[in-house]
Amino acid sequence: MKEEQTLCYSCANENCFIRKHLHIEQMAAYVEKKQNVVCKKSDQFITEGAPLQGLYFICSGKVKTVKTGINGREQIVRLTKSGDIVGFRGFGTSKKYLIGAYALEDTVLCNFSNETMLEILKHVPEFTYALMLFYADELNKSENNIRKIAHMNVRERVIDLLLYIHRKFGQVNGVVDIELSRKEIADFAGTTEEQAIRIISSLKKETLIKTVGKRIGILNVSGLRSEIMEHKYLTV
DNA sequence: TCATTAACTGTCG
DNA sequence: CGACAGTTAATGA
Repeated sequence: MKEEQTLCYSCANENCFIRKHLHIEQMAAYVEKKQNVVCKKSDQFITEGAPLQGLYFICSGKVKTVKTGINGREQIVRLTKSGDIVGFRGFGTSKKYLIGAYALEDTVLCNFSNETMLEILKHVPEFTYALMLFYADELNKSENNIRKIAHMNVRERVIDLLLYIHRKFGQVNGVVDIELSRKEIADFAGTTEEQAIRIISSLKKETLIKTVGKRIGILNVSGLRSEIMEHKYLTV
């Protein structure tokens, strides 16, 4: 994990929250203050229990954020890709931010300190408003997640995850464009690695999905979706 | 070649 | 459904 500086104005990431507001003159001064963090695969750049140093915007790559339970089991809270924001829950408070974040592949992050963020929020209302909409949307998703965990069984949660990564990361050459270990799938679905493996292999037998190494390809989206239809809400 | 890791299977409580 | 034991295949020092 090292730090260097790249310029927002030459950035290729069209989805970036910062980049969308670059046309506003006031942004220029703040954009110069960001720090770039370059992570290799499986590097941890946010430690559970450590105070947060501002907001991270994913420039390129993919990231998982996790919470560790008492028995040492991890719960994956979110999966994020370029253009997404990491660390927004702990922003603005002096409290410890009890979440960890790991790079799932080589990724580049843009880190804005708490001070810089505060300045932007105070002086660039367009940005502040957009961020507020983002928070509202995230809150909505997280409420859906609560219902999901409460009402879905393990098989349904794994299916839900598969549909989610299929929609969010897309499929390349017939497999979903994100590399998750079976353990990580289990951590997201709130189960153990063995259970996740079993469900994956039975879905494979039913030709709803296929596997290529650790990669997973979705063969029958509507077939999978019909299994969790009664829960209406899908992971967004 | 040996050691390590991850995917997978069987079985029990 | 979770926990544990054990097998297999791939990878790499």
